[in-house]
Amino acid sequence: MVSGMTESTPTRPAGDATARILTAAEALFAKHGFDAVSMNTIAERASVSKANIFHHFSSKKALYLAVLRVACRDSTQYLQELFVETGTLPERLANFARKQIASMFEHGEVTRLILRELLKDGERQGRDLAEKVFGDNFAQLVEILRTGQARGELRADMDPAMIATLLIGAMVFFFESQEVLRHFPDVKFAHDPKRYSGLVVDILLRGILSDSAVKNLRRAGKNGASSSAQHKE
Amino acid sequence: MVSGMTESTPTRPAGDATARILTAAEALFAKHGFDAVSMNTIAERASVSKANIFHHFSSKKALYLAVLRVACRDSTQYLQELFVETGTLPERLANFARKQIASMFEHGEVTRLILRELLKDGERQGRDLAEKVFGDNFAQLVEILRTGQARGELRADMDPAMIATLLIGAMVFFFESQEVLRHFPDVKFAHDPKRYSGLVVDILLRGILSDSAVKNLRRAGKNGASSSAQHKE
DNA sequence: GATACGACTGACCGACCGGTCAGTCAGTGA
DNA sequence: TCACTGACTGACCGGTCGGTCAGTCGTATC
Repeated sequence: MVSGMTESTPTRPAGDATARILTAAEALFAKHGFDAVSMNTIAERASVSKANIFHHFSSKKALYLAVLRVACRDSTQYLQELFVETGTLPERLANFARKQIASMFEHGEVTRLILRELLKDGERQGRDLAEKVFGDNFAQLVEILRTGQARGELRADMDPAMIATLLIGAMVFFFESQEVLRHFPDVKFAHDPKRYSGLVVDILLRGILSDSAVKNLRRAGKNGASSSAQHKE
Repeated sequence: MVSGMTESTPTRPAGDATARILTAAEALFAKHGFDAVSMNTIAERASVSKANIFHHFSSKKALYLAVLRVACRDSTQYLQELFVETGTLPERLANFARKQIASMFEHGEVTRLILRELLKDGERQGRDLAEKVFGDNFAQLVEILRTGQARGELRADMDPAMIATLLIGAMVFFFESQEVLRHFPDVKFAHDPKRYSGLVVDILLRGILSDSAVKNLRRAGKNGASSSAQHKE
């Protein structure tokens, strides 16, 4: 069966069975997770016999790792595409956030796959791959913030890694829980990732307090460090 | 099935088999997910025959739902415990964040179980339970913010739901990715949820920009609305 | 003592799991 | 022409899955 025969290659289907297997497996693993997907299901979706999968991949886990490796490679590429920016810190942050969240949604399956791997315990090999991608992303954002700090745009007492965590976390959380947020009547931005990313950056930049409240806050905590959290344990 | 009778039963180990099953299942489901846990494993861990589990719960899915129901009940209770607060908006936010993240780590299994259910697609019944808990939490925080806004502490143009999403997202993300963050050399707060929550609230309140950068920002975007994201697409 | 009942178990079921294997078949090079 | 190769398949493997069932045991009721 198969014999897709797209073009150019004479007799061999060229529509590489391996590629079809990887595509099918990526979609299924991303949606349901490793354990909930059977080799039979993958074979069916890829229009390939189950035995053929084992001809190309030595085991189910090996297939999963291959899928993950492709996803991480793609993801790294997307990441590189969204860099090369200049401008003020606010501009760069807004750009980063907007492009980042757009990329996450655009490549939803890849994102879900990597996040799934990142946020579970155990399994050295897979975690390391996902961690690499995530780490690159994180480092890029930290670099933007460090530059802004050197230029005096970012408050000197701010930890760039802290802000990066907050910003990336806000976007990852939005991606993960968009469906849930949609059900909350108070939430009006659930359908619009771009608007969400803009609002997040806006809050980060300006803070949420009114001018008068800021004055009170400064009067209360004269020491320049953290102003919150001075409560008895 | 399931006789209530938690105590006073004389000879029967009182250590209710049902309770043991639920405890074992909760731990396993939280750690590995529904599909990766077999009834045999649960039975072994609970020191009970597999058939006995089916005597108390009609199916694996029913057991899972029961576990989830208990987790949600507990979680709602924890939530109630951490309310009853007065004070300024900064104080209330810092308190909420600190207690919330502490509660998440303290009841890690329950948290993981609910998040796992919340962030996956499909499965009406389970999602609804988790969504209820999450929604209550969300609503509580929105209420705090609304009160602050009415008092003039919170900037008038800020959307409380937006801030609530950002704050809860920051905490959920930290909980989920603590292990990963620990591996990043730039991150110094990964081991200290309390400090992290304090820093997050601090950023929310004050913003991240230096005073001079704030002035530039205000000059650039005279309209009171969002100051970021005015770039060509 | 007879009876009834709920908690509990070991043996068992069909279905399906990941994985193997012998063999088919088209293309290739000598 | 023919040996060889690699992609590919259907049939099959042992094992585990969720789930069932006949039956044992301890206790409560009459």
